[in-house]
Amino acid sequence: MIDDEHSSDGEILTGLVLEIFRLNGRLLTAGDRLIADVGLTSARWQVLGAIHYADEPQTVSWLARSMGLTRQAVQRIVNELEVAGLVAFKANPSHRRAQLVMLTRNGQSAYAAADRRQKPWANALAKNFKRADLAAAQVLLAKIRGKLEADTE
Amino acid sequence: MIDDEHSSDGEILTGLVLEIFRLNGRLLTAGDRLIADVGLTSARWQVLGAIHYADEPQTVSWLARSMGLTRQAVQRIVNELEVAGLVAFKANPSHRRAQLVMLTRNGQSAYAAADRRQKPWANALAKNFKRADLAAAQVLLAKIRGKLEADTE
DNA sequence: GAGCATTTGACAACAAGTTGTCAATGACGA
DNA sequence: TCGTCATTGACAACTTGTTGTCAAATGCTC
Repeated sequence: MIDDEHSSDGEILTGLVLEIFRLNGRLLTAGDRLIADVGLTSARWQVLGAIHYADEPQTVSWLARSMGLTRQAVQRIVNELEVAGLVAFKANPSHRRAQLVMLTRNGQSAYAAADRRQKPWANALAKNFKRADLAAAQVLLAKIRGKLEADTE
Repeated sequence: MIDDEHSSDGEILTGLVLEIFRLNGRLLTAGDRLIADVGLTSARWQVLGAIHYADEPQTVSWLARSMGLTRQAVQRIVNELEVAGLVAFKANPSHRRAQLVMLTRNGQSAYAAADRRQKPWANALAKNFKRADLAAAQVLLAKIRGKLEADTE
C-alpha cells in the first residue's frame, strides 16, 4: 500500500469540523453586527426567520425541530420576542398548551429590515465563489449532519 | 438574461450558512457525548487541543487567536482547566503578566484519551464521503472565513 | 373509558461564548 | 528617557445554548 497514512480520511474530516467551529463564530458576530441597529440579534433573527418561512403558524416545538435546536432554547427566545412585541401567540385548536407562534406587524417589518441588510451582504460574500461549489458544500454538510442525527436516535 | 433569479448566489450562500449553524450544534453535542466519561467537554477539549498542537507553551491570547475565539472565553476555560489540574502556568520571560500555558501530565493523558475516542468516531463519520469533497469543503469554508475576518478589520 | 407513554411548556442550573471596562505590562517613537 | 499606544489578564454583565425535572395535555392501546 502506498504511503498515504499520514492523513487519514478521519483527520481530514476533523479539519473540516474545526473549520466549522471557527466559521460558526465568525458568522454569528458578523450577523450580530449586520443587524444590530435593527434591534435584533442573530438568534432572534433566526427564530423570526423560522416563523416567517413556515407556511402556517407553528408551535415552539415545531420551530425548534426545524432549526435543529432544543425546545427550551427556542422557547426562551420566543418568549422574549413576545415581550418585545415581535411575535404573538395564537390559540391552538388541537392542543390547549402548545400555542401557535406568529409574527406581529412589528415582527414582520423587523424581519424585512434584517432581510434588506442580509441580501447585499450575502451577495457580496458569495462573490468570488462558484455557485456549484457553495451548493456542493451545503449538500456535503447536510449529509454529515444527517449521519450525526441518525446516530443520536 | 435567462431566468435564474429565483435563487441568487447570495441565497445559496445563505443556505450554506444556515446549514453551518445546524451542523455546529450537532457537532458540539456529539463531541460532548463522545468524551463525557473522560471528564471533558467540547470546549475544554478544543482548548487542550490548541495547547497540544502549539510547538511551545503559549499565552492565552495566542491560543485564543489560533482558535478564532476571544481572549476572555479562552481565559475562563484555561482557568478552569488549571483548577482541574489539566494545565499549568509557566512564567513568561518576555512578559510578566502573560503567563505561558502548558499541559500537565494529567492534561496530556486526558487529551490522549479523548483522541483515542475521536479517531474511530471521525473515521466512521468520514466513511461514505470522498476525501476530495471533504478537503474541498474545508478550503471553501476557510476562504469564506478569511473574507469575514478581512471585513472585521 | 382507563391507563400509560409521548409531547409540550415552565422553570432552574449550568456551560460557553460575547462585549465592555479597568489596570498592568510592554513596545515604540519623539 | 518619557509619553503614548497596543496587548494582556481580571472582572462583570449579558446572550445563547445545553441538560434535567416537573406537571399539563394529548394520543394510543387495551
